[in-house]
Amino acid sequence: MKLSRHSDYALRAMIQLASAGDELVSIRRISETYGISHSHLMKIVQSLGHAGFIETVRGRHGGLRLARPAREISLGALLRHTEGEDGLVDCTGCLIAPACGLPGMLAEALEAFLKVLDGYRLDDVASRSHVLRALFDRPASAGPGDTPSARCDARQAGP
Amino acid sequence: MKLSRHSDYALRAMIQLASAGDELVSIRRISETYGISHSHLMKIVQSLGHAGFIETVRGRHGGLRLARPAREISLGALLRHTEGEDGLVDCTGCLIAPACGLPGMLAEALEAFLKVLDGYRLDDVASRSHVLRALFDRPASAGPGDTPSARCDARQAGP
DNA sequence: CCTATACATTCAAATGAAATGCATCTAATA
DNA sequence: TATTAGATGCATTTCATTTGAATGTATAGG
Repeated sequence: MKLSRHSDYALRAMIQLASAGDELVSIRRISETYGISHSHLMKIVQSLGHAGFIETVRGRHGGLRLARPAREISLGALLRHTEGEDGLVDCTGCLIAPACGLPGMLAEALEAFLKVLDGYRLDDVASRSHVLRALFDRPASAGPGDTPSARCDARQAGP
Repeated sequence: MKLSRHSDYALRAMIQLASAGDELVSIRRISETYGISHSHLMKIVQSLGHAGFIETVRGRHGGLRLARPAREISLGALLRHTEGEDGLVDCTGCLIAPACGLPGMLAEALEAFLKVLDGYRLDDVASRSHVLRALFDRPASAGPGDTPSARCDARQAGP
């Protein structure tokens, strides 16, 4: 069971925005911070905008900022949006669907999952906000044309 | 957020075995019940066997049966096995990993999810066991060479 | 104005994990 | 000993996700 990269990137973007306070941060900046696709992030950001989590500012010195204070944005609300609300299984066409109690149980479990995350806010994630701020402030790569030594693309969580 | 098909099929197989009591059911039978890949199901079944959820009997009238009564097998235990226990996100190489509290929160939420499912047993799934039994007893397709009218392969849960 | 920058939107292509199919082996029974 | 059924490994296919590229729209600065 894994969160989609969509959710992953949305979370990361929101964390960076939370860390930036009310300053605008560009999509490109965020994509370079994490070494992720600019295009993909753009779509995610757009979706976050439509959902009212962030404000987007076009034009020359445009960028993104949180629509509400980090303290008022729960991880549960965020994930409910990025993961969509369709069930964990698809029973379409399954022979035993009419007599199967599984979907209800899974829905209940999912709700418990989200309930825990409803209790955490965006600003709780930055356990050490100083460190976080410092990480964001240093540019992602040392300079233009330099080798991005610390790419951020793997996908596997150690124990 | 979706369960993998691996988990999905494992669950379905276990439900059919639970419904069969102590009778042996062949992998082919199960694959035909749900219209799913025989090969894939075989690997899933094998994994369930290694984990001690089912007993496999080779040879002519071989097949599968639950290793323990359905009442003693919880959905939580089953999913812990089929979904693996690595976290919901992979932070390898992520710039902010050292200052990010997210993994812990997600782990806590996942635990809450599984806790709910620990409270449900395999025999709870068959909310109407009579219906279920009837569904399993009728052959999946009307006859050899017949068109399997109700294939079970879609993947999308309606609202 | 006009240009550069940054978000908005759409479509096509690549990627990679999951699922499937096939071939071969081992075990058990009639 | 022939047939059935699970065990295992490898090659292939499928499909969703992700990425890339092209184009449009809005804003700031000269």
